[in-house]
Amino acid sequence: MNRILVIEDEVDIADLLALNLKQAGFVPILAHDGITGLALARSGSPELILLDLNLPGMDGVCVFKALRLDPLTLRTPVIMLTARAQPEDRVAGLGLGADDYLTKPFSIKELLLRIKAVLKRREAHSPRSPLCAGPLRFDPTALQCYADNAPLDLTITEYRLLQHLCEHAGHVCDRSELLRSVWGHSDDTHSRTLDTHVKRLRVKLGRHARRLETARGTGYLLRTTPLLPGDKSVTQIRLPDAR
Amino acid sequence: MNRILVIEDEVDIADLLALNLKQAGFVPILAHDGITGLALARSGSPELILLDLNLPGMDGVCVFKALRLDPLTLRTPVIMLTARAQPEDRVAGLGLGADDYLTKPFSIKELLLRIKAVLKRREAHSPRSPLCAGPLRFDPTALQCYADNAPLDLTITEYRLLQHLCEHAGHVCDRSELLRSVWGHSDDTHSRTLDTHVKRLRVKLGRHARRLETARGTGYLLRTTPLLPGDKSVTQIRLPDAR
DNA sequence: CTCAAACGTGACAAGATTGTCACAGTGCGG
DNA sequence: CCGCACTGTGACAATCTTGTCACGTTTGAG
Repeated sequence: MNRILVIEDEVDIADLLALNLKQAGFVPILAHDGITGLALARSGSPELILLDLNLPGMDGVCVFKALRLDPLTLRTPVIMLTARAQPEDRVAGLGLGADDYLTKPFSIKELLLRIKAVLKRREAHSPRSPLCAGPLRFDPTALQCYADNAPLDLTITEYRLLQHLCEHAGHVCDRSELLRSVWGHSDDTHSRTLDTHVKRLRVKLGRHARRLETARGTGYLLRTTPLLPGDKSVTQIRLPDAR
Repeated sequence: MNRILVIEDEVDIADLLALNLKQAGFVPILAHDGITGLALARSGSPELILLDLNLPGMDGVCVFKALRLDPLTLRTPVIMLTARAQPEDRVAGLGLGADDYLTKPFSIKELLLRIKAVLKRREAHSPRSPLCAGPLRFDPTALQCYADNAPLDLTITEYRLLQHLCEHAGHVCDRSELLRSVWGHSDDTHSRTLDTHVKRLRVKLGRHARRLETARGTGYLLRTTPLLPGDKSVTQIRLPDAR
């Protein structure tokens, strides 16, 4: 269902691309000049943009810069296409912040491969693809945390505490670190404030409460690994197995 | 000041890379096997990792998967290096989510170019590089908004409202859209709730209050362009004086 | 100019949030 | 087993947050 915007003035090439994109399961949107391309980038919300640099009228580089100025298209990945094979073009393209760069003639196979790689990267790193740790998922735009895709009703302090723990999932966060990160101060280490909020988090985490483990004498730790009933191998960190 | 972790078992190549990285202004960290590499990736917080795929003991692909499993290294960009030039390797590497891929022998110049491109991309798209709109900047990790780098003391509702406006900076957001995005419902269009929160936002925005413009009959709009005293170009309304 | 619709504003009360405290429970070294 | 240091818990009050309302102001069409 991924929409891909193709900004390419040569109709033959554009049609060829559209055909292949369609076959690969994408939904192509075609624009034959820069202005149309910009408009469609905004209104069509494509997941990715293929941008020819040799455009009539508005130059491809200008189109690219315009895309990066508009908050709506700022984060849409762009793959540049060009007939010019000079290394300095390549430098210019990548230097501007394009996500990839292909010189014509290119194989459709390679293009599709690179499209998939860019989309995969984007999915893994995009701010819209939220922080994940085990069954927990954060949506920073909605300021919402999900456990097993069910929204958790967290207060803002709980959200920040859990977010910090998730960002360091599998690693012990000591009390002063949490106090500094969530409350903005590192004194007051003997207050029971942190403990109380951990308790509240555990209540809201329900069946995942056991993942929020106590590192006695140090701080707290969020486990992302499966919970094994008899597992006592806590506090110290094992390198994650690559399965 | 960027640290770059080089995981490469051939000492000669590693040293050569280290030298060139140092000359280019990076701080190289060397690891000659996968396990050491994983440990240094975690403890050294490198900005980028160069990963040889032909490692003794733990295979490069395993190292990569382990890097992607650990929340601390999950978002660190990885450039893969390999002697194998087979396209299927390229597919495998990019398919796994590597940020780039080079086959030996490669030119140091090209490597440095690609490193810079990846870092630039990362900086532009990283969740840690916050949403920006004019003088406003969001830090989703700290849930903090800054105006001219001075932190704004926003409540969570104000934060979400301003975030939505920033994400669509320069475009009018109509009332129902804002109500849906921030409050989760689209009825109640005639309530004064939204207006009240806009008012509170304007107070806290201080001298930038005029950027939060009213689109009469529609909704609100955040301007990112410089405010020109005599500018009458938009759906503009008179705004409270910035004192 | 007149008027109705739309927006701005100050005040307020209900409700949510949060830090603190006292005390109970737990793990650990000796 | 004992005692100590550390953590868990429930209750509570101070504070913050937020939606609503009444009323004043502005806008733009006729």
